Amino acid sequence: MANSLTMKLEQFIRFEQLDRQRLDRLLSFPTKTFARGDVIIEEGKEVRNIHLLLTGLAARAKVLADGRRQIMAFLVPGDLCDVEVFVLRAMDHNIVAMTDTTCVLIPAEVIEGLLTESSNITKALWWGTMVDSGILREWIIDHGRRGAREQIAHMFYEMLIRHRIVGETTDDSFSFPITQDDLADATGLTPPHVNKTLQELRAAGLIEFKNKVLTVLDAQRLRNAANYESGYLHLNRTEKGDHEVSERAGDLVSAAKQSMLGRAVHNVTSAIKHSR
Amino acid sequence: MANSLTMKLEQFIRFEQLDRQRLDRLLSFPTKTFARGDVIIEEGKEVRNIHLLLTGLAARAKVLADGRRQIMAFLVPGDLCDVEVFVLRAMDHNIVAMTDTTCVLIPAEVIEGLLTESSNITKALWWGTMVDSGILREWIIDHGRRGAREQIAHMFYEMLIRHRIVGETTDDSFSFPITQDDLADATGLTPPHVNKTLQELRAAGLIEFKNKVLTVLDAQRLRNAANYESGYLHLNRTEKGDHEVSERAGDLVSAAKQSMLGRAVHNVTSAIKHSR
DNA sequence: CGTTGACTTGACGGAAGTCAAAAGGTGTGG
DNA sequence: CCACACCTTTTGACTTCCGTCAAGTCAACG
Repeated sequence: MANSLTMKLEQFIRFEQLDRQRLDRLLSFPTKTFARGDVIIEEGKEVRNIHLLLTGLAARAKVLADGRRQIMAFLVPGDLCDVEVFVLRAMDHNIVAMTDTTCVLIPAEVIEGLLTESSNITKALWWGTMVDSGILREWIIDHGRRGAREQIAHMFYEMLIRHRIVGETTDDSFSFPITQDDLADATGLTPPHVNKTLQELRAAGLIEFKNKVLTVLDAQRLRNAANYESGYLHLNRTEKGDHEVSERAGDLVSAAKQSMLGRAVHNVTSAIKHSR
Repeated sequence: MANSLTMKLEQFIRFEQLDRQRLDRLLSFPTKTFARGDVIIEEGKEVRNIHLLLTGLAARAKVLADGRRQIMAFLVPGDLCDVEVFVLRAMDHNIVAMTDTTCVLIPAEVIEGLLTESSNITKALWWGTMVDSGILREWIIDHGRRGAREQIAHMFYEMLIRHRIVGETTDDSFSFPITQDDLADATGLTPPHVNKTLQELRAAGLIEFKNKVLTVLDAQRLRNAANYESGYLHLNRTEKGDHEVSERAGDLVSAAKQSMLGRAVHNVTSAIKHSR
């Protein structure tokens, strides 16, 4: 399996071979698997290892005293779960597994070492957190000023792009293992209304969503339905041409597969897959 | 005038005299004033100076193609407007003045110098951006899972705390110079509904809000009405009225870590310098 | 004054919530 | 291989919160 962290960061800056090796080395740290519903990192917990999501889907979520739940972000392969650890005393929200997931647990010192060794990696990681903030702001717009259809379309389109970046799509189709209840918690809507809205999107021929697989049938029209405005993801290298993203992503996949570490990780993850 | 940046950051860590002087020196850079409605920093613009808000109130906002506007954050004295400049090519949103404001324009190199000189300041600034993310996430909860009254109460309570931190309150009363239209754009509601909700809050004896001054009459009950859960502001030292948190910011990161971080930031910032 | 910007009010409509209950899937055990 | 349990999805009737679109008030100000 490719190093999706590298693929993601290379949307910002093209690494030299040495930096790429440094990033590959991260994947050799012990992994931990979680089942759907597991809390990967708990609110209030003090974390020592940085969690890098390798496979699956996770979410940042918070549950209010009366049981209402809000998902505030999705984490896809290549995303770091808890960079705040360097500075903050504790997590202010939970990271939960939306499906079976795998994380690499990287000791904080190792990341710190990276930061001192490579200014490009430092900048790239910093870029990652800035992009995360941009996504949070965009979600606020979603919740505040977009209707249900627009909002769900926007979320789907964003997930499409983010999955493309890390090479997790085939023909605008990707694994998106969430229930409609989860989607309701992410959008701030209710499950029945999510259901109706999904049916509208399906009827409009924009998407297909079954068996936990989301297929975007017409990316351009989905983008329009979402009133999507690119820019907040700060994909320096490309974005507008959605196709460009996927092409490049494909290159990176094959490149990464050639590295020994890449293949080692591939072994691990496929073993996990088969053990289900 | 007090240095509100210092006051804010000291919620995280207690500075030595030298660091405090370093921060004070920032205030001697040229200031710029803006009138209500002015765009302080424009979306897409490449910024060279870091804007530190000294007086007034500003907001992060985005306007959609059809005119809908969403405010995604408020900036109070002591807040930095554009730390993303170090990494990102351009702003992905506007900073607008909600009232007459004053900013100090600090050359990016000066901030970079600070980062290399003082690891405590580095950590504190980093903390600031992490807190900003926490606030964004909390706003998503506001929009997604809180009703109008709850949401406005929450926003008011948060603003109360943030103004207290920088010494901008007297008896839970502070200047909050926004119109109900602005409030609507921040909450995702409509002006008439904001109006009705405000009247409810007033009738309940929770607040007073006139002449651009917000007075919290009963902080505890406002807090309850908001279903406020502390923690996301990460006020290590105190959150008056909240449960005290042990003061141990210094323990968070070891001395070794500090120098590592310092060097890391030095790397990245000098790299940025040269890439310009 | 008259104009402007902000706040207030009300009638009406519509998008989304609530609360069931039924209908599909899927996996497990008998 | 069926049967049952369990989870998800779907459906529908009914409610409510909030939006829409005015019109109207008020205070500040030129």
